[in-house]
Amino acid sequence: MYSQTTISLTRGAVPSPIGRADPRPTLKDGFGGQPVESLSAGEALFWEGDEASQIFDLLEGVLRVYKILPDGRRAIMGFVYPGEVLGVSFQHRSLFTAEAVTAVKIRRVSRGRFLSVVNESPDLQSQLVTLLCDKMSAAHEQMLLLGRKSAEERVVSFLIAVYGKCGEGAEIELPMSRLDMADYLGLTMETVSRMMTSLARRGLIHATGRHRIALSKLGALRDIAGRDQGEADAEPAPARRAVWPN
Amino acid sequence: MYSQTTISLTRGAVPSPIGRADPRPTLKDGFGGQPVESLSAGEALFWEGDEASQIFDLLEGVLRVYKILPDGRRAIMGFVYPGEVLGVSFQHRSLFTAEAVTAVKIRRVSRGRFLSVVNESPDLQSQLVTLLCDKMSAAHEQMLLLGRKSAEERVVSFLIAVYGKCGEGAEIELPMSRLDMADYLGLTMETVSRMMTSLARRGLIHATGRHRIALSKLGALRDIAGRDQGEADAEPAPARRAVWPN
DNA sequence: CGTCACTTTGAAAGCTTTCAATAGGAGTGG
DNA sequence: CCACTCCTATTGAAAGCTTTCAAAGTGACG
Repeated sequence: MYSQTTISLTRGAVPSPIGRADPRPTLKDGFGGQPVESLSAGEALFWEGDEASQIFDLLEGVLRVYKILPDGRRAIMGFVYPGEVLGVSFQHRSLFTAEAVTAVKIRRVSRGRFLSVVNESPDLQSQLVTLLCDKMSAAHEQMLLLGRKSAEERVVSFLIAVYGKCGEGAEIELPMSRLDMADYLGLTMETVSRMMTSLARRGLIHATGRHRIALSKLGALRDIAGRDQGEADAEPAPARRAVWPN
Repeated sequence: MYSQTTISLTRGAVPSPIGRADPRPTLKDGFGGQPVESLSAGEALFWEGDEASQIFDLLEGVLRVYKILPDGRRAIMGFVYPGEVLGVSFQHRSLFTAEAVTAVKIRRVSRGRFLSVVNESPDLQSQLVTLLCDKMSAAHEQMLLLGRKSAEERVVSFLIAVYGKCGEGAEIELPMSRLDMADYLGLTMETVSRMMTSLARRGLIHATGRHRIALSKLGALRDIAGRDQGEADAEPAPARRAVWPN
């Protein structure tokens, strides 16, 4: 069962014990022994509306998950990076389509097996809740971006978010196309391109490859993004009076 | 512990047994005996970044939950209606501010107590996961709306969503202001107003009060909204060819 | 019945999109 | 190894939808 104390103890990535082989169970344990499958760029892993009977562990590559409107407009809900688990938040139908952006390696297990493994350990149950909460937080952050940020702010926010996920030095890799970025940010690919050009012209970023850019002025970029951006929560929340109304 | 079979068994609202007093536990059980508190319109229940140590049960009224950018732009993440539970998806900090749109009555319990009650029953654990998944689904739907729908589509989608939650006959109540709607839909209050006027002029809706409107032509409205809109999933997912690109 | 806040309406401005053309890279084949 | 082709990205110009700024209208409340 849940340990009622664990919920608030962990946040974000699972902290790893120091120094030796990790004795702590992780959500990946359920995938042990499952065969590794490969998808090449563009292939779909599952479609929106499919019966959601499986859960996936992404080992390599990047996935995009999206929804489509009847007339073809596409909204990418997110990109999935190695180490992430996909499909946990489905009930019985997939909420979106998942497609390989790059060549991808995955493992899959049935929902039943995954959950039975999770049930073995209060620690894993807590991690599962943490995972769901983190995804919820990311979704809310994206709603803020889509609802209230300008094109430039959206692009910069995206760059910084990618940097937070897998930045190396000051550089990030953007394996997805401009169209993918656009569909994720609620823009057109032309607008994304223009914003990137503009940022480069101002020296805030610098293209070091077609899909590789350096964030030359991280501070300025963070200012533009205008918000936490999934990075370490710098300062503790400002003190606020507890005004219990009424 | 989790029952590995329950996850996929329930979806959406908890189905109630027929005919007699409900013997099935619900997530509200944890609130039993807690005093009812009142907030008047405009008062805040908690702020973004507050320590998230409590969970709330909304008995009456409507809440808005929102985030604010440093320069004051506001994005409403959602409205909370009676019967809903708030705060479940927080880890240790609140992800948003919650404020009363109307006069509101709530009960609160500590996260610890809530979780210990949930832990008593596999059924409740399953309901908790269901709750989180449903919220995730709603968040994704909103991301689609914000990223890819036009102003008119957004407004109509909202009206239909409200209708789905608490429509009576063909009428719905919109207790929130136009500005609230705008901040929820990623628009300005003027645009929301214009869209409502336009819909009324075309006979699709009809104002029966300042904050009460009738959806005169639901079918046409659904067409405009262009998507499921949280209502009953009409048809099963369409068959899809597996076209492997590349 | 007056005041205040919210809503509606109008007109102009602005940001993003649309449409179109050019440029750039990657992969292929000679 | 270079030429060719195709696809993606960039750039330009005009159009469009939504926003902004402003003013008038409407309803709630004291």
